[in-house]
Amino acid sequence: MITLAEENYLKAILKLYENSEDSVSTNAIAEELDTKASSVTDMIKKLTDKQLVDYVPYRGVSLSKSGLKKAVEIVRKHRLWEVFLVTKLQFKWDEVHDVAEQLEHIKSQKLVDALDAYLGYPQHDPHGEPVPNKNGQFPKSFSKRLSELEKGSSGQVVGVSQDNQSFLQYLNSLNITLGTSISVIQKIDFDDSLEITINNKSAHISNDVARNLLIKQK
Amino acid sequence: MITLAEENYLKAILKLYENSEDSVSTNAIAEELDTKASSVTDMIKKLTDKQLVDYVPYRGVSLSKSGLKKAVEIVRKHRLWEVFLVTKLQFKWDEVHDVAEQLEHIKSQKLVDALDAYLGYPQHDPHGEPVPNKNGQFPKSFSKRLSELEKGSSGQVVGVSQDNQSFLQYLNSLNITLGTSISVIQKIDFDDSLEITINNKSAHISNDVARNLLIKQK
DNA sequence: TTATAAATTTAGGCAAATCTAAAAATTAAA
DNA sequence: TTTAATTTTTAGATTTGCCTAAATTTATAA
Repeated sequence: MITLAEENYLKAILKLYENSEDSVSTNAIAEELDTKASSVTDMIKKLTDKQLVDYVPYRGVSLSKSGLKKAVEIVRKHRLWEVFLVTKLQFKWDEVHDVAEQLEHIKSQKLVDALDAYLGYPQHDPHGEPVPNKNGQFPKSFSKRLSELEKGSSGQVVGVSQDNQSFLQYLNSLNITLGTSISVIQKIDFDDSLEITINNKSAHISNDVARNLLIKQK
Repeated sequence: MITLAEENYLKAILKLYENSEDSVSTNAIAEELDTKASSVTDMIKKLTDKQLVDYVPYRGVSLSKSGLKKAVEIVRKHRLWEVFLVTKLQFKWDEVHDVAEQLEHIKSQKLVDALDAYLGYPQHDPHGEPVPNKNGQFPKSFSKRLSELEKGSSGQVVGVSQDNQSFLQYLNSLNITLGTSISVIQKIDFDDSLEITINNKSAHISNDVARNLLIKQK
């Protein structure tokens, strides 16, 4: 049986994976989970014993085949529950994260399948993030990070790659939501921040924000 | 913060309460939770420190005001989730218990309220058990236990007071479900078992079963 | 290339929740 | 009412997941 803490570690490793390819460092996991590096080392050993991760001391950790499967299942559950909360229970997109964080650990294959069907097999969660299907496959995406767009190009927001409340509330304050049109006016070399227009109103955003906005170009 | 284990203890004490009035014994809790008496003593001390129960060593334990409130909230969540599973996700009444057992521990007042509204403020769960409202009040019930009915009297099944799978599956095999008509033909003094008719077909059931069937008389 | 800084692991401990075995208190029975 | 049986509690361990502090390894920079 896989424990709650173990599930959270697998999810964290998967998340860090997406940014930085190959293997993930102890410190990165510690920061992601807001814990200490020594605790991470402890847990990595347990996950290694269970063959959920591959681990070389001092060299970082990566998900094994079964660990990846587990992690994707958790992401699937998290995102399906987010869809449920927004489409059925009228939650706002910045209110779902903490609850979904709990619901994702409910263990019942029947429940996940029934929920998926009930929601109409959604491909994206309320933040535009892809929902992996029953076989763990993610729907294909044609979006780019806003930070990767060239000066002068434009597109629509189709997702964010972070769903914590403070980030989403900042987006709300900028009037950015799914579907919002954004154009890149200027890229500032110094700090990689961007001068953009949001529905034709100009604004300035950091690279940190731009990196977490997914854009589909026209 | 109240832990998962603590919540399960409060729920168990509430359940034992319903049968046997006043205070609940260490052994009864141990049996209900399938654990050892010494573990129960340990936990009771923790619950006492948190003022969730009143405890006199060797004399048993009872829920404090705040403990009762907590316990009723958990029952409320358990039963609302059961309604959700059956009415929205097409679960059968004997398939919901284990999943609801997990879902009842999700912490979000907003979620409970929204779920309650979404389900149309149900008064009973799929087993006919009462759903306490937001203020912790149970809807009034006019049912009796089948074991309390006199010889010759009859009525309809409006609920069961246990929702474990093996009990419900046994009822399925007897063709007993909510709404089924039952008449008491004979009461056997020796073991308090009952000779009954179920939709006019005769059957013999133990007192243990009869005690957990809630009947509304015509 | 060697010293220093940074990252990682080890060692030793702690709190929660459980257990077994033994002691103490209560209840039942002779 | 004294003994025996039962119930409950205490004592001492164990496992999980985390911590701090110290040691070790790897990376960086003079």
